[in-house]
Amino acid sequence: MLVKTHSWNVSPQEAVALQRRLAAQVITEDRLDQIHSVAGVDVGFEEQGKITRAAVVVLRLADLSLVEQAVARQPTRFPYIPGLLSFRECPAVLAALEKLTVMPDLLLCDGQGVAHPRRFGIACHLGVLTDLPSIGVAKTRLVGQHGPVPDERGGWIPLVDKGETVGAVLRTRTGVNPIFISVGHRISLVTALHYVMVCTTRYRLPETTRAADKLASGSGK
DNA sequence: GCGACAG
DNA sequence: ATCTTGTCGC
Repeated sequence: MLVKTHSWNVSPQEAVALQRRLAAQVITEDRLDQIHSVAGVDVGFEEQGKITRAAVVVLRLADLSLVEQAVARQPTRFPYIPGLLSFRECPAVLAALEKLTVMPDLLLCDGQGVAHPRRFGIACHLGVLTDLPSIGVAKTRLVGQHGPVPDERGGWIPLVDKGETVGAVLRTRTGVNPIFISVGHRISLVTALHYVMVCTTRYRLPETTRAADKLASGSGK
């Protein structure tokens, strides 16, 4: 699939300025068609972090069966800085997405969407550059506060930062730590929660994320 | 100045 | 994220 891009050869200061500019393009309401396929994206590292390995898996929403998958490896060229994760991981992820022969209808990204200091986490960045609806699925919090999360599967509570609801803390499995969901692009929070639940069957994380994680860290191709 | 801090 | 063995619990 074709994706837009911009220079990644930027300093942390320039990256912040770029986020502020691109954040204006994020759409936080539903602008999506019928969803038939969902892509999971994740990144792993090799050789002590020297190499970034991005993986993308496309699953059929109806039964979560595999449609296509792709991997891209590149030298790592940006450090991990909280708030600037996308500048470290996006280049490899975009390379993996370009290898796909089918365009997924929705993107589930490993990390935050608008639950970010400048409301532009990696899910927003990937959503804007691909122009695909996207959702941020994170295992831990970056910003925001929240009250107690309901114990039952499917229960959730708003994640609030500076007086603004930026996401939700969702219990995907009873008795298991919740995950942090936020809008990436072209989707509302409630719709995002719906699709995350549809993709989550018997584990804490969505099958899309789990499949992408295996591809990103495993030794396969 | 101190503490927090996606992956 | 990654480096790493066994261990606790359902």
